[in-house]
Amino acid sequence: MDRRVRADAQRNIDALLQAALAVFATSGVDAPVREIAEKAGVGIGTVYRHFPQRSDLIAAVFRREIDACADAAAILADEHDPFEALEHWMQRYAAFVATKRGLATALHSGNSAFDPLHAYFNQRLRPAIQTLLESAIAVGVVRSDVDAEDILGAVRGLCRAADDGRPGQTQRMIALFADGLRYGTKASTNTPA
Amino acid sequence: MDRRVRADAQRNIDALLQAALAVFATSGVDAPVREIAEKAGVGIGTVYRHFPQRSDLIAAVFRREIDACADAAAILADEHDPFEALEHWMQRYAAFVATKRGLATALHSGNSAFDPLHAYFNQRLRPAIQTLLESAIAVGVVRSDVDAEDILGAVRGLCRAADDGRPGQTQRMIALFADGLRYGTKASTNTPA
DNA sequence: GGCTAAAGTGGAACCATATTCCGTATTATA
DNA sequence: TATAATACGGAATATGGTTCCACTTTAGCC
Repeated sequence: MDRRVRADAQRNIDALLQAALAVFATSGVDAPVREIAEKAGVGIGTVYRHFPQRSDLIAAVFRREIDACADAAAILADEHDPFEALEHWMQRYAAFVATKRGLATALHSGNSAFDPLHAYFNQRLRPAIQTLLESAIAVGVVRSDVDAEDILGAVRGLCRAADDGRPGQTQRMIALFADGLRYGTKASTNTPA
Repeated sequence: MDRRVRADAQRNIDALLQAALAVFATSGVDAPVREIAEKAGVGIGTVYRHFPQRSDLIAAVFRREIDACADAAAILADEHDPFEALEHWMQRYAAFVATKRGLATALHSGNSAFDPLHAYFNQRLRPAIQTLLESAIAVGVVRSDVDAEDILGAVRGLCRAADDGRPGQTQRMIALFADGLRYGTKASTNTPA
């Protein structure tokens, strides 16, 4: 018998994470554990076997979302040229921030169970954007006086600012900001987006 | 029969607010309602008669503290000269901020039951400091390029910054800041505090 | 394939809290 | 003092987290 989780257990873990993501989006992070268990089609006992505390489940969902966002960087880098990859990732990150509003509140709620997530957040996301940014700078399509931190902060800020009426406003603002990143480069004669 | 609350009811309300203040300070804002009821010497039913929801009790305590802090301004204005009144109130406000750390967290926890408190906070505290500030400026003991917002923000900031080891550090920093307020005025030849 | 131990499962039971309900007690007026 | 409006206490109910354990499934082994 090996150390890896049994196939059925892994199946349930996946179902739980998926269900939790959906339920959190619908009912917020305060949704009852029972509701998530039901949606995943498992018993409550199963939830607690894999996530001893409610906060562990929340953290796992968040961590998975962080991973997905970070992993998107490499994929975008493959599929697009450096500037497009960078901008697309910024939009991707904005989507992440927007969706995770509720989770972020939980993060800052003082529950120390979430402390490790803060570190994880930086550990995964900073390198992701940094690689994209460095590529774009190296090729000369983005100015060299910005760093990863600038971008993460700016996008978060743009997400927070205004989102009431006009749909897609955040997207447009991020696109504008991205254009600002290439202002003054040798490629700046391109048509602005 | 008049519309005013009965004497015994008022007595219980007062006892509850006082007990809640003490319990929140000791056990945090998440303390059980029962604990507060017990400390106040009343039944749980009584708590809920006056504060239909747990958050109503928290809000009432906070509001009362805001009032006390705001009301202190007029009293200080009576008892001291303009500059001293201003500085003393800043210290008073700092004490308020320090004590209410836990409540402030609750405030920002996303529970919309606390939204009105934000407005109340500004509505009461801004005028309080503004009056003191204007008096001090009018008499020429404080420079005229600062406003109420500056002071509220600065004190909050100073409270947050460092509080670990040295006791009274915040007080000293606020005193320093207050001295900065009178730097360059005609009264600036006074001995610095 | 059948056997067995380890791993996993469901959900009832338990605990802690918020909140409701209502019979009883108190208060304020006439 | 009588009595109607108010208020009181606390048992009962509702809700949600967490534990427990008898039962089931899986994976290695023959």
